[in-house]
Amino acid sequence: MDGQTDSPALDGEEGVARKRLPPAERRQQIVDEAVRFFAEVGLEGNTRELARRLGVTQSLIFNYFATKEELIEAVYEKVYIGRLAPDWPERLTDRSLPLRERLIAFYTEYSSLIFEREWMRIFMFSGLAGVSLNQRYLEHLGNVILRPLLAETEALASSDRIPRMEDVWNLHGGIVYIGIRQHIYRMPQPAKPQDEIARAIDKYLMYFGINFED
Amino acid sequence: MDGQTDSPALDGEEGVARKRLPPAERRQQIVDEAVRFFAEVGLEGNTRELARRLGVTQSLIFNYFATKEELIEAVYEKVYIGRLAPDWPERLTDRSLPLRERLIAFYTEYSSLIFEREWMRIFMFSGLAGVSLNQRYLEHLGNVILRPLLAETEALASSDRIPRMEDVWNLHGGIVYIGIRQHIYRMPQPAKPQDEIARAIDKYLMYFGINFED
DNA sequence: AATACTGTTGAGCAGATGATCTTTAAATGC
DNA sequence: GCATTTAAAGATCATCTGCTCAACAGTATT
Repeated sequence: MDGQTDSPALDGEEGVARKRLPPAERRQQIVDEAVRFFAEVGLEGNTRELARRLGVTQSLIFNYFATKEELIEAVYEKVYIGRLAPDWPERLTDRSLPLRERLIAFYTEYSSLIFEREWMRIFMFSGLAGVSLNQRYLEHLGNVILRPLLAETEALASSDRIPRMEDVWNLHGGIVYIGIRQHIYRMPQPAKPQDEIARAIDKYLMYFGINFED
Repeated sequence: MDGQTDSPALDGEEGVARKRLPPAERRQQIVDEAVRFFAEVGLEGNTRELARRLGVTQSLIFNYFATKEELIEAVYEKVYIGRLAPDWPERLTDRSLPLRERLIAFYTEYSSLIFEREWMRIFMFSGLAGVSLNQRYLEHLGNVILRPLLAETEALASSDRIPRMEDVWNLHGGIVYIGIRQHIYRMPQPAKPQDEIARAIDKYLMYFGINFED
């Protein structure tokens, strides 16, 4: 290879600053691009291509992250953090509102956070890789959101069917699958995802004989 | 590196035949192991490790497949083929049986085919990689299974809710998500997946006011 | 304007990886 | 028993990839 150097791709794609950013800013810039990049190509994406997209040299990345693994950790942190708002458990159990309303509010908000290509794909990549953060997230979700939700369902159920955790997971899975189809399998998005969420919720409530006004 | 050679790992793991298999047999052996291997580590798994698991040299793989890409194609073929039995469309539309029975029969059979670690993971890996086979599979599933299923639902629906394709995808997604949780996220498997499938189906039918005996 | 500081580059190493090619040896036919 | 065929091994190449380090150059301070 003739003098192939990792020069910073004097691009033209980004007319922005070229050199000498404050470390904190540069670091964040790298993480931001890494999220996009790894979400697109997977966590094995190479650092040279990432550097090219940033318009910097590959070695610069290693000034901010000792290893690629450390960069990936930073990506996880950025992507996983704040995905589960801490006030949902109490809002989901606020019985002054009908359960349907609470559910719709939660899943409207939650889906706007997770039906996002970068999150969906990095979550799936890390899941396949067996990253423990992924499992911990799901356990947390189960304990903090779905379990209380089961309790709410039990409190209102009027049919003779006893709600189980698996029923809540089924509700959840059916909704999440909308995002999976769209962002992992790249199928067309439903016209009004909100409507589909509402229908999934109604289906769930109806199964346990819960009146929509409760 | 000192004489590091890709010797066939005189293992002891498999007491089986060591050398000179008929080409067809060897080829199949390689594909079989490649399915397991790639399902575990992803499609970027390297050929040396694969060869090590097979107890052969790495170069042997390239006697049977010109490129790694060609091997992956063979893996796809093996995994995707026969995953959708051709007689399901007619069995799903056989109105001499109650719809619930048909749905349960279908999803019992279908889930036994797809709730399998290798299939689930390779399907997800190829989906993330944007392999067209994946999208074609889902389109096919939509056209050949889910669309007829929508027609059956419409024919029996007694509530004022009009069934849509999205409702069928929601049913489907909720069921498939059981396998995703288990094989992609490695969460514990539900005690009786069959029961969960039946409940998901009942929830679906009930939403459209379909009597379970119809 | 000279100096010190430090963000960034450029060159390159070591090991990994897909792929090639020559050599070895097991099976088959005579 | 010998020759032929060909599956498999062994060696090696070219390239890729994470990572290191010395040299360079923008910026701020005096």
